[in-house]
Amino acid sequence: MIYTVGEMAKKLNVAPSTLRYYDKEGLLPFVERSGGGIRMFKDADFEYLAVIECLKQAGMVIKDIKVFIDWCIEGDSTIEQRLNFVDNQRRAVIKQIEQMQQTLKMLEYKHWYYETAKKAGTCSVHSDMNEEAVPQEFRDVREKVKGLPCVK
Amino acid sequence: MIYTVGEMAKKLNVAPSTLRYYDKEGLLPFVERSGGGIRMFKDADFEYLAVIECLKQAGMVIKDIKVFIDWCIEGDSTIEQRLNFVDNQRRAVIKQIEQMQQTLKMLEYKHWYYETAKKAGTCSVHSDMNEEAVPQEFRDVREKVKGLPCVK
DNA sequence: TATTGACTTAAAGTCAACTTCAAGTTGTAT
DNA sequence: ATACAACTTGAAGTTGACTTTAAGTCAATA
Repeated sequence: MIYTVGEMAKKLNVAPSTLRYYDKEGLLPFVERSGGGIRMFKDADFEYLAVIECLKQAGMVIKDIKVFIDWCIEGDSTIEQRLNFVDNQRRAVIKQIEQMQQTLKMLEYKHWYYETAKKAGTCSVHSDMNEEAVPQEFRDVREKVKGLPCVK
Repeated sequence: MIYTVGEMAKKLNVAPSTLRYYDKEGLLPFVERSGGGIRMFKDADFEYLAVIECLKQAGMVIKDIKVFIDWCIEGDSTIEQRLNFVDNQRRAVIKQIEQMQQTLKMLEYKHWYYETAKKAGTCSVHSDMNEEAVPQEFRDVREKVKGLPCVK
């Protein structure tokens, strides 16, 4: 099965211009062209672009992705670099997940905070709430944001 | 304890210009000034900025953070909006964590891929590797990237 | 074969989030 | 009192990741 840039873009739920941009930046050296110069995406390219999407969403910038692809093209002489690269990326993602989980904890606290405030009709229920009324899992977060100006 | 913009920036490990930018964008309405106009950050502002950092790293844009802060200032009449906002944000973060875990899985596969290739001195060990030699946890990822042009 | 919608490129435009610059002010240390 | 590092502002510049525009080409259909 062969797809034009528009068809592949629809499959990936991105704008066609995004794929053209990736191509221009050297991220798609494997995409072949028709005699008239039209890009012909294959099914494997869908998975390939999904991997790129994955790396991007992990916080990798396009230039770094290009570096990695260039190493892949260069062949076995760059295995060490690629191992290194993947390792750094892996560590960065682990760190990011940890941070995200911190953020989630805070948002869950805030969720409880505003649910409670909503029931009471005012945020001031929280200022004279005794420790026991605060669910166990929120006590440490609450302690941290206690002194904040307003955005608890 | 009181800090200047430079001192607080150092504590937060950001550039002073970043804090001035946040201030200009309305993210720091609680930071007071000296008679001469110099920002005076307090200890509570450190926690406050840490929360902002958290929201930012969760993918929230500065304008949205400002909207939230403005709601906080407005008071109890905006509790419902804030609950809604926090809830959406929470859902988005959960989704992001799930995606990150997918990415991590892929990077762990690649880590194994290049470790193995390094030992063998070539990536071609993978093309004629039988299923049993692939660790259980990598088999599904491997299947997905099997047909990829080069960047497996 | 003519039309038409989707493709092509290069170049310019946009947006968020900063950063840098220029010109001037503050406040501490000698 | 004077120097000097760090502060202030507004405005312009930068970077990354696209998006839009303009001018033209391709290829499937009537």
